Amino acid sequence: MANKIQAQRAVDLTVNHLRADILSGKYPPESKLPPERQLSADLGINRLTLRAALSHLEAEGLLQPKHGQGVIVLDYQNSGSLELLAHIDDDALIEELLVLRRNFAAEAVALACDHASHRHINKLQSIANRQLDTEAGQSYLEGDIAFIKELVAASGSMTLILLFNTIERIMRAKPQIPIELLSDKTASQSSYRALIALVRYRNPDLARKAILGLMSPEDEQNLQKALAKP
Amino acid sequence: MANKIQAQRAVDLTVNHLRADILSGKYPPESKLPPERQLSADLGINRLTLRAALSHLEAEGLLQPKHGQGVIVLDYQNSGSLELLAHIDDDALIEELLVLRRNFAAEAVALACDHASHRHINKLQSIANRQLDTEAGQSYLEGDIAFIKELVAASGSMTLILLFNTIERIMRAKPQIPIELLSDKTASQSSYRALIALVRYRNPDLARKAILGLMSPEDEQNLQKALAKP
DNA sequence: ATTAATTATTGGTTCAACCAGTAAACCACG
DNA sequence: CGTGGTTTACTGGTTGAACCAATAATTAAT
Repeated sequence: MANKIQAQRAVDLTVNHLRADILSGKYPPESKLPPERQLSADLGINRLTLRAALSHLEAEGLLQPKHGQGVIVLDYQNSGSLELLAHIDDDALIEELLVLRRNFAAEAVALACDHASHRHINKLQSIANRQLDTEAGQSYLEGDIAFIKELVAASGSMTLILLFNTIERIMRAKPQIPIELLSDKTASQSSYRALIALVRYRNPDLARKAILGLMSPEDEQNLQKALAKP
Repeated sequence: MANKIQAQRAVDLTVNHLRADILSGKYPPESKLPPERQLSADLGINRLTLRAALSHLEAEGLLQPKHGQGVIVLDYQNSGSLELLAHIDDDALIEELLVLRRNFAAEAVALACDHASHRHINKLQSIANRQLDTEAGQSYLEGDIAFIKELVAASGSMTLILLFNTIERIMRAKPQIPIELLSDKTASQSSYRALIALVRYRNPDLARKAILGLMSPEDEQNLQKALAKP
């Protein structure tokens, strides 16, 4: 699964360079980038290579070229996409991401309660079992991701599928997070069991509350009942 | 606010053309795009223009060029970003989007309970009041968006800020949705009041449950208390 | 049969030139 | 003097041909 590290293209280097400059405020919102001819000269690349990079950053919602006027720098807080988080370094983001991930899981499980087939559930069980024999480390992390991907597939929601793709990329871009998750293998194991049990119990609202920590005492009892089942 | 409709560039036309072909399955996952030289000839554009479009689609997570081999078409269900929803036409998506929006709002309000300043709350109130005097239509929709943006700002979460940018773009790409939301101005007005009251009450869990519809009878009582306040 | 060199094909980059909008500078006219 | 149209000098958008670089299939040598 480990991809060969391919030497970065000039385009990629340029994209990262310009994105960093924009996020750092070197090119503030509403301002214009230097003209393409000058900027490409400054960066020591060809204008066409620069333009490929600009096209990439435009897709990220950071730039808006205007024919005849210049390339306008957009305010990423107004138009940046969620994918941008992969390139923003801020320790506060880590907790936010874990919250997002939890909300995401709650909705995925709730939908899976209504939509998951037996085949989906068996697949989830199979992945969880395989994880039992996998040592903590990179391959365990990959298994963890596979589990969530299967859970999302069981939800049948294209929205959640794509949202998790984005979350996955952000997580992979932040090495700190996976390590934390890996550190407690027994916790994730019991989490697998709980998630599968909640899907089997097929009670969406209970599942949501369980994951979001919004359960009342009576909810707790119901959950225990659900977990007791084989 | 209405932007002048600028004639689409060849790059944009190419991006939309290729994206549609990929999503329709004309270029299935794991397959390769035709060589750039051939594809650009087929599309009647220059190879460099095609490459700018490929750079854009690469940023969307749809393509992965491999030097010396070709441009591989990725499975958008495995690597497409949430932004892709703006380009997928499926009626089932509309309900999914509204669910995502609701979950999103729940988390935003919960965080705002802890983080919103009086200035934030006043701004929310001001926008809601202004909406009272605005007729249903495009400008009312813009006000609605402004309200949510302010709510997100009050949450203080960069993650939610960027996520809403993406949601906003998807919503704007689907004309069906805004019309539905517009159709009931009185409903959105009471929604504004409720959201502001929940933030003022500063009880994150209650706010979450209220918006997600997970309230118990006693929660209902608490909510009534919150709404009763001026 | 195996291995090393060759070749064809692919994406990556560069150069130079021109097209096409935009806005400011300019100038002619009233 | 001021008004309005024209020119001019920018800006991004597109093109063609050429070459570099990585890959995989082919071929030749052992």
